[in-house]
Amino acid sequence: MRAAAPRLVAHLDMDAFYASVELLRYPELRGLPVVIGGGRRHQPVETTDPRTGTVTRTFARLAGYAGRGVITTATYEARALGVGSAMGLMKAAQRAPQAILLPADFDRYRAYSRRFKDAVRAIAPRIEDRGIDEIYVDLTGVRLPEHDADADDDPWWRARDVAKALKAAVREATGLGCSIAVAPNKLLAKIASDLDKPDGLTILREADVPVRIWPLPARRVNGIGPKAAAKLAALGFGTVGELAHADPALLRLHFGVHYGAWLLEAAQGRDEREVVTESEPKSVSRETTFERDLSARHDRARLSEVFAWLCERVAADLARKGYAGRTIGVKLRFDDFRTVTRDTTLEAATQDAGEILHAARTCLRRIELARRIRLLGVRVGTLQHA
DNA sequence: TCTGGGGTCCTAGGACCC
DNA sequence: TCTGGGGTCCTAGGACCC
Repeated sequence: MRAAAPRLVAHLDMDAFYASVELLRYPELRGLPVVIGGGRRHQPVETTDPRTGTVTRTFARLAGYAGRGVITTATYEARALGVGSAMGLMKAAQRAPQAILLPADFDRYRAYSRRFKDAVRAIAPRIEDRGIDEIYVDLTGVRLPEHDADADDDPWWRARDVAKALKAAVREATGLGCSIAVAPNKLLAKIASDLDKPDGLTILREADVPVRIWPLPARRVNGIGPKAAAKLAALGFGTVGELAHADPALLRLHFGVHYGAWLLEAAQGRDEREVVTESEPKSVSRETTFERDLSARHDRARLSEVFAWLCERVAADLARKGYAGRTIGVKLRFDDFRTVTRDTTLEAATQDAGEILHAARTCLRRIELARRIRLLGVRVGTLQHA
């Protein structure tokens, strides 16, 4: 009798996804520091020599960028200059003025996203979407054609072969590289896929946790964000290993029963969550940050215009996806970065822009507009199929 | 020169109902 | 006169993730 097959979960993360997609169409940028972010304005400019027909592209540089954009993705060459995801472009321009700046082209990234996911699905059909550039893959029981169905070989070795095949299939389908880790669960696979980037392949067994996971900063655990990490640090828990040996009562005291218990489990590398192959959206929203903060009094016309436009876009998104929702909400961020939300629940679900606008207006009226407004957003939740 | 846009999940209090 | 629990829905805010 053979032993029960261990659960094998892979996490696949595309390397510098948006930037890598851009390098496919602008190969002349390979090897250069490139960042993706900001608005539509800094589109590359193409000029064609009328005599030779040669096309030359001129790219925007980070230097001189003025605005509120942030970096969504940076190439590894740009990261080496000290800039990276979520950094304001103004700050990035100080650090890496020579870096090339490209606007994001989400339609294009979504197309590549579909391609790499389809390529993975063809080999291992049980995948969980984790956004545009990463997925979990359940590799339990997955075999390649060359794997003998009867052979009692090591499932971990089979998983390594499958992971290699996935990487090859993704490259074949997209021309892009990715990093994959295989582990006993999602939590460990997620941490491990980051250990060997880019183009990585990591196999992490339970026995490897003390050596490979415990030395890492606690922040590397998916679910420990900046707030929790700072609190943990203040309690003397800097690494995952230190957290793994913490007193459960102390964690409960500072983080609550649920999160406290989870922190300990996570640090010990335990995670029973299944790979979820199907899910329904819970909400659809649109929001925008203004180039300059707007005054409720002086910029009333502009605000109304944007407000109606956001409602129309949300309605269009709902229609395209085939949903209607009952809960209509608004979100405001003021110049001091304070964020407030208001929502209201309708009798019946809607996907109509006019109805959404009407409900959103009633929400907006419940907010005191004493400060200038930085961001305005509209959301529809409690979705059902239209 | 601060800090995007699209999401999910959790908590907590109050209303309301049984 | 005083006093139950449990369950669900709604709303607001916040942490976190990609």
